[in-house]
Amino acid sequence: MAHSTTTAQQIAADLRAQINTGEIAEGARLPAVRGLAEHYGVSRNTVNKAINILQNEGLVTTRHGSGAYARMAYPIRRLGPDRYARSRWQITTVQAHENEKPDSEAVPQQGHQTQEVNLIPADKDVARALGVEPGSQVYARARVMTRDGVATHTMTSYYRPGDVEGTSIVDPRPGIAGRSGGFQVLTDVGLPPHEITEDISARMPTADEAKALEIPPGEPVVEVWRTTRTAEGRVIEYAHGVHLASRFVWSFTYDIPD
Amino acid sequence: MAHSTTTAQQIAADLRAQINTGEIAEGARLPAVRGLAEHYGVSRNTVNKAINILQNEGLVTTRHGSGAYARMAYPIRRLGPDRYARSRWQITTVQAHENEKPDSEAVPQQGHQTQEVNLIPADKDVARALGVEPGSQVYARARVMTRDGVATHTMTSYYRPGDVEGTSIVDPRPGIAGRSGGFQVLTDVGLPPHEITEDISARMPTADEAKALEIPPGEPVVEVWRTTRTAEGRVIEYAHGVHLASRFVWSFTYDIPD
DNA sequence: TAGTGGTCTAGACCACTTC
DNA sequence: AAGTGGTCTAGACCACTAA
Repeated sequence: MAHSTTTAQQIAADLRAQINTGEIAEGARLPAVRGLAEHYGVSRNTVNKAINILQNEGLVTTRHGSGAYARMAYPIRRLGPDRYARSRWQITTVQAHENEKPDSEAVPQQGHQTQEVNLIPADKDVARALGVEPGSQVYARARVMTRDGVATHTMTSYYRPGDVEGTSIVDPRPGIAGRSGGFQVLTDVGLPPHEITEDISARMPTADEAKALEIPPGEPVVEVWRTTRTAEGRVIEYAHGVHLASRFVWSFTYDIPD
Repeated sequence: MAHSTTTAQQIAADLRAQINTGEIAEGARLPAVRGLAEHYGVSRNTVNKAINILQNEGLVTTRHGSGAYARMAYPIRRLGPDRYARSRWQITTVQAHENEKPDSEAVPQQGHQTQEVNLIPADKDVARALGVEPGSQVYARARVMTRDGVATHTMTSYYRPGDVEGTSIVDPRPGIAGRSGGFQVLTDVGLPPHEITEDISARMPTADEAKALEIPPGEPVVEVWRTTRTAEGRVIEYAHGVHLASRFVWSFTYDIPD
């Protein structure tokens, strides 16, 4: 039979319960490792392991030299199709439309921390999506989005060189070509975006991603692959995003097909 | 400055690289802990920690008494709106439509492992979605879906009692009211589903979920909240799903709104 | 400076798998 | 029976934080 739970798991379960019931409040510090070790009559190692378990469950974060803390819930941004709405990126005489969309009930988007544009050889996925030869040159516009000073997601857009050459998309200055700013530029060159396909999945971050985005242990990422097409079905942008899972929810509404 | 990576992290990085380059093939066994400890000149504890890191990254699973193995990639099921298509659940004279949808390029769906129907008090979320008083009784139809004998996701549907009383939805026998079978039943009682909203997010599983679905360490879950409405906008079903992240990708295609 | 988490060791014992 | 991972200990030392 399955052997009973270990001591570390019991301690983890104990602390987990205290967090879930609010006995240990969100953001509050857990008892010190040495104290817990004495309290449970175990070695420090065992308590460390218990806290490690909770860390990998995303319930706890630790601050070296300071303590272990029940993880705070972050404000969640709801991502729906409306975030791509024309009224959000199309340049009109009126510059209005601030916060009347259910899309962004929360804080408005911050500026991009980084924006980097490179001409790179297309890998297999990108080539297939854009309809070019694998290995041929494509533009890659990589951004890291931040909120309140912490990175929340990356987004890398790929374009066929002929589509965007000479436009501000290729201009690495973090200005006009903002989140959906690329759509305005594509419209300007006669390739107005019309349809979007988003493929969404989740996984644990790679070691590189965890480092680059400073992802805490126990935090998954959501991977988004976005294909943007004109009304004629021509793919004009292929984009790849990596989002901190705890900060977003995606919402889609559609009619049941026949 | 940030202190350099620890020995355990270095060993983890080493093994990670071997897995990513294919030097350790998918499904292959890693060297034994005792061997690695000797090879790196460290204690077994340190190697254990390294493997624990990889486990929490989802790269490795361990089998007690057997070894640690590079995790296999599972076949991924692509979930698009087509899985709710009328042709899939509407009872017609012809019983055809097998595998001609791009939706299910993979293996056809297995039967439900469990199907349980209960009358329970609605919690706040369910009550709000169904438009009933919190605490009032609603039907909850809970299912656990399996594939090749392993659980891949749970799905719990909530209904207003008046909508489904006396129908086969309330009949706990795992038969007609299959995945989308509930839609047929709702249609029969004059509440044909027309529009769906899906809210999607990811997180680490709770301890309970990990136990119930036998989720390996390092595997996130994707949480889906589905609201189904009639053409008139009446909510006829509210459903909550918990999916193993590594087995699914969600796909949505829509026109850019104005 | 005192208190905290992080890491590592050497050894022990246990539980499971494989043959 | 031999080999494997899982857990735990007691103690040491290090690195960071906070007062």
